[in-house]
Amino acid sequence: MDNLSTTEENYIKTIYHLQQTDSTVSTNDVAAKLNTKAASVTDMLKRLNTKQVLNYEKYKGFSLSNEGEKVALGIVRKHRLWEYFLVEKLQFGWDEVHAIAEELEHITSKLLIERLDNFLGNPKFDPHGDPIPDSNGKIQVQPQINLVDMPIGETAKVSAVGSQSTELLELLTHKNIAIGTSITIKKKFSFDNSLEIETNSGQTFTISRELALALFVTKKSQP
Amino acid sequence: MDNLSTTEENYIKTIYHLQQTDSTVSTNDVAAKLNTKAASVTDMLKRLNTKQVLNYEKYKGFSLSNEGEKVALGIVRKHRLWEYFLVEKLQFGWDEVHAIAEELEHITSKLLIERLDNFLGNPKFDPHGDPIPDSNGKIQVQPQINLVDMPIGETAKVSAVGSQSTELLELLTHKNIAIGTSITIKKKFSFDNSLEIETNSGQTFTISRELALALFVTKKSQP
DNA sequence: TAAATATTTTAGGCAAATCTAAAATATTTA
DNA sequence: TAAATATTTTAGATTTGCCTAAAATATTTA
Repeated sequence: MDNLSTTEENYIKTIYHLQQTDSTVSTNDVAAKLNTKAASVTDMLKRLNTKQVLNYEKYKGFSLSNEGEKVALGIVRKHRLWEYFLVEKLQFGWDEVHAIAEELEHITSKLLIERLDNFLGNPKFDPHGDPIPDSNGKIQVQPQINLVDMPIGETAKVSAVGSQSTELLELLTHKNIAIGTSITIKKKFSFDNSLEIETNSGQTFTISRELALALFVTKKSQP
Repeated sequence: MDNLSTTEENYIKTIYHLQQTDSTVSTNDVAAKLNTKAASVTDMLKRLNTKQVLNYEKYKGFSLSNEGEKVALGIVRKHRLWEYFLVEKLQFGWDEVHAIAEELEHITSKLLIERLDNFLGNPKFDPHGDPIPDSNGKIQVQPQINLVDMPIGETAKVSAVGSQSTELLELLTHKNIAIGTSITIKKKFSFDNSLEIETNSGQTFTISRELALALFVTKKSQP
């Protein structure tokens, strides 16, 4: 399935991402994500169903077919490689790259993306810490946990953030926390659920529960 | 004028390129270049006219407005910068990059293209030797002449080729001629209009009139 | 210059992607 | 479980971009 419009690709990608978090995905969910109306989504679901990338039964629900998932992973791969390029080579901040990558991810050349991958040194994770699927669609799964679920005394590396807002970036920059920063949990305060942490740069300070909820960590493994 | 679709941009770019060579541009010319029909072109001319990028009078003709020319130069800038990127950073051959750049040239971010320009070292000419407009749309004009018009004894640098066909590339590769190669005219044979030339690598050989017609040179200046 | 030819435009239609309003179906709750 | 509510789908329009066939205008040539 290769003859897909940019719009069709965007629907497939959106459904893919929604499926990752929610167990079931509704017409309304898709409409909300894409800033469109439920009726438009229904139209598209029917088109994607005939194109075999979706299993769809009216009024019953829908999910990506294997083919559809492959398409989605291809788009995600392109998106994340371009994000990596923008941050590593063009000095963009990680909070600036999403919109640009949304456009670049629809460039069709297969050869281009393989050459880009090589040029970038075959990165496994994008600037937000999200894994980059390989050319076969395989994703290197990281056992990620939320910072609030880390036991006292343990150390882990920040591997992803729960939001990509400028506000969060501002706070993290100020606290000197980035993807790759090692964090050790020193104390948990039950009064306000704040956490005292120590980073690999030696600083010790407390962070709010809100901030901790936005941080995901891995015990070992990747950058 | 910023809210232009990819299709509209392609029409503007095509009209721009046709205007560069032909003194007048016809509806049929545009249709031929874009592989479409004259009626479709007329539809688009009317749209572009209301969008102020075109001066159009029915049955009389049309040309880009100042605004339209600015748009065209912006697209050409993006196209050539991306071609430069593909050849210099991703190891593509100059005959492979056109189709990919046709897609990349429609990515909208202004900041992206300025950062890309810096990343590439602000190149002034693309891999085919064509000038890259600056961010204000200014083109560095090279006084280019055709190789057949060079007088005997003079030396100049290959700055552009008249075609981007794979066949031409094959021949040039075999003869060791590339953008930047210095060529001195040694002799002209009136029998078949072939030329004996010497290149900066010291080789001396003859080339056909057909090949000479495909080569453009500059006396001094740029790479 | 008038007729023949070529070019351009209009008229009317089609497909993709979207919308609003109304109808059909599912789910919730009293 | 039946009524109320929420969700999803259909029906019918709209816009963009393209098409064919026919009409209008320009250009060429006899």
